Amino acid sequence: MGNDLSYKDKKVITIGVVRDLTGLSERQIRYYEERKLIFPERTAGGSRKYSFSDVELLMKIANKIEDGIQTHEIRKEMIREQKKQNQDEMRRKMIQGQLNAQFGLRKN
Amino acid sequence: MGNDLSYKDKKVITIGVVRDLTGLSERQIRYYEERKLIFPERTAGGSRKYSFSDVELLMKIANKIEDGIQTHEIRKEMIREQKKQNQDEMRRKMIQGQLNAQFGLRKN
DNA sequence: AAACCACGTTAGATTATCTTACAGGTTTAT
DNA sequence: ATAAACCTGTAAGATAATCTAACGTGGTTT
Repeated sequence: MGNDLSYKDKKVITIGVVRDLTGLSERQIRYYEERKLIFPERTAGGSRKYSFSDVELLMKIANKIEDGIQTHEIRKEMIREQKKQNQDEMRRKMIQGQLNAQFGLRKN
Repeated sequence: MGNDLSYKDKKVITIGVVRDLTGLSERQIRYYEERKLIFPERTAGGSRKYSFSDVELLMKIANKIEDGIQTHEIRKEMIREQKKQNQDEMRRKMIQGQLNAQFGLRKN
């Protein structure tokens, strides 16, 4: 069951590159973090590191902002989506568990 | 025919992160560039930017170095491999071309 | 012995990023 | 309609990250 945390999710991109990839200003990128829309990691020295997923997310955020949606609202939407995804995940695991109980499947 | 230049090949990683990902020293990473084994891009200001593919390649290089193979040799190997890959690619395209000529397939 | 290899290390300069703060035009709430 | 909150620009000063160039060195190779 390989959730490898693939390249797409590895936090390796500095803010300057994210700026270039997204067209956003560094100010904006940091602000969206302040509003809890995005969660970069940090280097030992304190520099932010983003993933490609983060970059994609930032572009979605930028679109919504352009549509006049506030960070506040965007955050709510994101939480809603996450909740739904977690539920789906749960259901999936539940069913898998039932199957394993019934038929005793091995884990590799 | 989507050669998207996917995430894996996008040059977005700074040398410090590459150092952390590979365990190599920055000196080594720059040296392998000097020996033409690796080809980072640059930011406007002159900082090197690597891709995940580059990171993988660097780890392969590191292994060969450990086995006592010289950069000189490694470079030759790499050129050999590339040549072969280009040939394969060519053949593939040739055959595709033949098929298109015979059966007139559309391109989308 | 001379030259080359694969680095380590240092120095100094430059680029990149960080936080904090103030400012200001817009939108939202009271 | 005033106040408050929103979103962003900009500036200052500090720190982190990267750059090039150079010297040194133990271990091969020629």
